Amino acid sequence: MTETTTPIVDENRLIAERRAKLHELRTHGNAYPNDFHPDAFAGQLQDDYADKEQWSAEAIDGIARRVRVAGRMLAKRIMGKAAFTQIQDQSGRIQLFLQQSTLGESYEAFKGFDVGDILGAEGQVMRTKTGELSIKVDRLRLLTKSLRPLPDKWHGLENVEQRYRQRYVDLIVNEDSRRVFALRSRAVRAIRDFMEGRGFVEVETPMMHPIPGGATARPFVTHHNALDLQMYLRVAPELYLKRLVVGGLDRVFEINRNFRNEGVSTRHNPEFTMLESYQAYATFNEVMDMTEAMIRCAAQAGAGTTSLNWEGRAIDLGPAFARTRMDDAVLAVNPEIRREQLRDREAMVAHCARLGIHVKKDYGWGKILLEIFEKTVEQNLVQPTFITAHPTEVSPLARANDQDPGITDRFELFIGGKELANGFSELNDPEDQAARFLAQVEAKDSGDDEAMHFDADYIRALEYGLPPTGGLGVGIDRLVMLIADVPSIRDVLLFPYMRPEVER
RNA sequence: GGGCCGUUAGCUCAAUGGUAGAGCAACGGACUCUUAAUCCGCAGGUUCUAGGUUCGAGUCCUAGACGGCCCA
Repeated sequence: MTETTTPIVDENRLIAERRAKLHELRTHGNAYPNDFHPDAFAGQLQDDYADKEQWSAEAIDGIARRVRVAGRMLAKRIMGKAAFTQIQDQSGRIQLFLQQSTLGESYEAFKGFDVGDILGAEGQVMRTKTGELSIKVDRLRLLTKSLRPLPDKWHGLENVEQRYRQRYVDLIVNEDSRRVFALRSRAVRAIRDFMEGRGFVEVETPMMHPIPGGATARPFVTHHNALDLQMYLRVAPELYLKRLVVGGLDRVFEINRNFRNEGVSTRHNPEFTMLESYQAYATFNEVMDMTEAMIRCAAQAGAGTTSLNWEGRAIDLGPAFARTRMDDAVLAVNPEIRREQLRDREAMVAHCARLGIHVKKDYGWGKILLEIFEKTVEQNLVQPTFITAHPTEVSPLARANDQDPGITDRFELFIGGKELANGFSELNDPEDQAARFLAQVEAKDSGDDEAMHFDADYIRALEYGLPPTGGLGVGIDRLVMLIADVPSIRDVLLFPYMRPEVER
């Protein structure tokens, strides 16, 4: 299959001028050299000489340190026979001081460089009269010509559509965007270290599933040509990870993408990143303890603190997280509902009518309780709160509570009104699991396209024996949103889903 | 899927239905310690698209595209 894409034809005068310079460069040898090798980074240099007392201009001159740096030119200030420019590499920015007297021909060439060009410079570290750390350059080269002008140096790129579509431009000019993705990287790294420190092994399980499972969600459908097979992008890795626990990987985790064929919003992207972990011989209570510690650890690594500010509200991850049963949480904010009505479907349907909740005829009391919870409680859970004791009806993979089989040994963690994590004591009774799969298949047959399929191999695995296991899922994107204090999931995804760009 | 809002120069934004402008960037010039450099000069437009109303539309109407926010 051949796919042709046409170049984006918005050639304007600014681009034409730069293209002409490129063509001129081509006449003087290779316009795209790759033989310049920097030996220093801007951020490291700034750190090395951050102490202005110790590293006065004279002190820096005294050590006569020579460096080679490379980066994108972001500012250009020419004052006749001398000039300042600022370059940015991955670590930060540093100013270059250029003089015609030392650079000669290269200085004339520099006058033709454009903001956005990528330069390589060699020279001696210095401090200017105004105290700015700089490099007094004696060799300067253009490494890559930039044909397209960068956005306004002061306002940057504010057009959100362009920031998401052209993340490369966003990253060049918007400091805050770089901050968020650096924070994300640190937080994810910390979670990996946290898990490995507790004896968990990281694995990668299939992204393409012959039978979608592990969550109630609509899958994306794809097709394997050679095998002529319908396949599904995974909605969750859960069933594969539990097969691994059957196989003896007692502590296992995966951080990877899931795909759900649902709407797009500030909280939902069709593909998103989940951490899932499974720990044999643990119950949901121990998993809750671990989750709490992990969230703190990620915040500390990402934001440097567990006292967060989100959407203007203070959120403190320091104190022990609240733990509340779902029924208690619902009763607390719905005084009209009496405790003895909670499992009385007829009474609860009446409450739903008052609350404006549409009840479908196959909803049992459990599903109705969940609906009321989502409508009346969820958005109020700003401080970290574990909600426990979810009805069995809405928890097809969780172990039923020993004393009360109507509910499960399960929890969900809410912070800032959003669900961040979900965990439970896993259902490891193969006969119970088979029965629940059958119930899901019935729901699917009666039109619920989020319901699960029957996964016979998974049942077979359980028949070999899944040890009692505690499982966990954490929405990494939402966690990063919280830690980075950004309002939209698109701000924590390098390339969020966007409709195809239209040609004009 | 529904509601509201937005789309104007490379970027950030103006413009009672009556000649589409500014700042930055660019271009030409001056300037050897600037840092949103400064000063002088000059240029830059499919006003998202397609229709419609009007003597006249960036502006009003209809449909559509893309985006944002809220809701489902």
